[in-house]
Amino acid sequence: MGRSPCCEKAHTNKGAWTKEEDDRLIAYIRSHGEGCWRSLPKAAGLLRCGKSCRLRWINYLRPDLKRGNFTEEEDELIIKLHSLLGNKWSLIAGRLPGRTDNEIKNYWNTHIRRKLLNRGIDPTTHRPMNETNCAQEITTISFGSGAAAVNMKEEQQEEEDHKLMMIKSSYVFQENDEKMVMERCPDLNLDLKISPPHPHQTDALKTGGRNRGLCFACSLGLQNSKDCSCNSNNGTSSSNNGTSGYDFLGLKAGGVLDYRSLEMK
DNA sequence: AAAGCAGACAACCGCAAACTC
DNA sequence: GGAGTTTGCGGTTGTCTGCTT
Repeated sequence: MGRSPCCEKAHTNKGAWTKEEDDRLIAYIRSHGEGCWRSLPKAAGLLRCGKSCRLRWINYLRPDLKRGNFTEEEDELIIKLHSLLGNKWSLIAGRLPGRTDNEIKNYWNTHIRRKLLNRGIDPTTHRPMNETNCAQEITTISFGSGAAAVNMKEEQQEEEDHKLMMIKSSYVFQENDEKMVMERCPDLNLDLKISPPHPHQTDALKTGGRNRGLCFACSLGLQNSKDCSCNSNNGTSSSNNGTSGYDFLGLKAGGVLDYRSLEMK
């Protein structure tokens, strides 16, 4: 059985939002709060699908949004966070109060990409363009013909280990690795501190959303990793009392890792 | 003045995670 | 445990605006 459509497409508006639609959405959320996007359009008298309402609210109507141009500091922070997190726009947005993932994604594609290219830096790898080319050549050469003979299980294990190794080398939790990343991002403070769940986590808990106080490994897509200590109850318990522990890449701590604790020095 | 083009950004779409029953 | 539902994310597209020719 296929997935049910998110909305009744025949009876929904598409395209740009009108002032009246905006007003209706704002008024509804002011009196009822966020949540249950599926039923919101009908309840608010909007001919839009829930997804569209959510996007409009999050990206444009939310009162805490910071409109206007990005500052030079924000530019540099986005570049640094992108070099660490890749295209995890929602995580990057979480570090820039008042900015949305969509806004940052657009800004990246229209401004920062070009800026990095002008500097001779590959916006994907954050390495000098010529260095990137070398790396690609090496990669091409390194795959030999003997791979077929390798046991599949070993291959999978190696792949997992390699993935983990790459994450470790990028995300800095051991002394040597830290030195390396600090060379890449000298003014980014990667000290991890424990703090109560940030508003996104709290909202997610209320609405049963995806980002329940996950450990860092889970947020990086390593749910099956042996370094992941996050289980289905973790988010709930940690958000309720802030005392559950996590253990990622040798770093043990109580509470939930808060991406907002990555701060500029 | 108008056509063509490029940049900027709002909005849409498909997918997958997380949840409910 | 599995099917169906809801929500959020990231990639992509559509449209508006300003500039150039």
